Amino acid sequence: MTEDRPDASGTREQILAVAKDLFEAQGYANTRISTIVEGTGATKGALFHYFKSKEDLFQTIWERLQGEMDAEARANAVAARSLKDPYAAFLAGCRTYLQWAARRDYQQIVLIDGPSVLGLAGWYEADNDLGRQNVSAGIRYLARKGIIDGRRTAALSVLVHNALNGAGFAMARGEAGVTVESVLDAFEAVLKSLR
Amino acid sequence: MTEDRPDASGTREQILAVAKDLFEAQGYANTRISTIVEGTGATKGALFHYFKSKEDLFQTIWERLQGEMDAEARANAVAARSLKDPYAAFLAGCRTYLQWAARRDYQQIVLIDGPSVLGLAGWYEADNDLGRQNVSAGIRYLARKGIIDGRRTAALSVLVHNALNGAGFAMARGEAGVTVESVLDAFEAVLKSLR
DNA sequence: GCGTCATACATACCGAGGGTATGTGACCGC
DNA sequence: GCGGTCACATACCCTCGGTATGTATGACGC
Repeated sequence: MTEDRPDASGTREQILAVAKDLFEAQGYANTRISTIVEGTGATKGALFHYFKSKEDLFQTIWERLQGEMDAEARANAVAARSLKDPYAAFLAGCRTYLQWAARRDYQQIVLIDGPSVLGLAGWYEADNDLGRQNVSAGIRYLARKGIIDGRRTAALSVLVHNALNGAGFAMARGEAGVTVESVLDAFEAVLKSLR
Repeated sequence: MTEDRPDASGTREQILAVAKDLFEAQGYANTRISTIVEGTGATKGALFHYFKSKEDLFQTIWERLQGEMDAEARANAVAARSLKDPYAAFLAGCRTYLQWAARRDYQQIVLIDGPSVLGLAGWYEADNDLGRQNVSAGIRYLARKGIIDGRRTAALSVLVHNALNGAGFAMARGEAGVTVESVLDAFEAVLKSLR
């Protein structure tokens, strides 16, 4: 997350775009560097000029995706905070996150290959200040409003965050009975009952 | 899941044992086949005699781990079913699963590398994802008892299963405020409120 | 008791693919 | 107009998963 998104037409940006498509479609391990550079017209030299390894390239894409999701979730959460009902604000944030978790690119890159490539520590470290923090902030917000027990925020944040992640997977697979609406419905029922 | 656990001292079993340790400690991608065979005293020929690829070896270990967890979860679920309180029975199953989700080997092999190596399809192959099946069975059990809304079982199963997975990770990291007890406490509070 | 065949490995080798070392043209400050 | 840096290109290396092949051992029919 150093300097991002320079001129979107440069070689570096092309590499990132092609690599992201391939990582999403075939997964990290099945994507060859030669295939990436073929898709850009450049050569391996260019790729290794901008990224010190395949892993570094992956991480850059990973961070960018997380950043985009984070920005959208934050924006929606702030917008919804003006609503009177605290639930509505929190649910708005969760809906945003859920929609991201249902995206193919987010699933394959962030949720599937992320932990494996970056390692448990790295994944958590980076994920901690993004998706997780959004959920955590929402939970603590509900606690401040006196809606849920303040002593349970840590555990609840973890439970809720991962529940949403997993729901994204299930939705994308078209698993029977699992849609954005049904998940949000169940999710809302659970939250509301916490009162 | 064809024939498992023959004589536990044979070459094949040795390979499985050493490979499991390495996969757990370093992850699938960072584990070299040469390192595995070095640890057994055998050669690559032996390994490829028993397993048709590194991926096949991994999958065998993956299935075995899942099988062990499943056996324990089933045993505990059956035992707890004699309890009068349906919640207690379900929570007993969840506790079992939570403890597995907090184990290093289960995390690295099943939860982290599993999706990446086996692919999204393989991972969610219904009869493979035993963790999911166990949670789902518990949820449907509660629905039959009229405790939760029967129309929400699918979505709830997904939410609960992944909530527990994530909690396992958080616990393993020693994250503040996240322990078996705190998680089960929060979890119980949520479940109870669903009545 | 001998040929046949399968099992259980060992050894040698191959090729793909990630990474590196090095070259080179363009531009830029001075 | 020259040294230096940037943005790549080319050629090469080396690890590592996988394969092809050899071989010792025991079972089994006859």
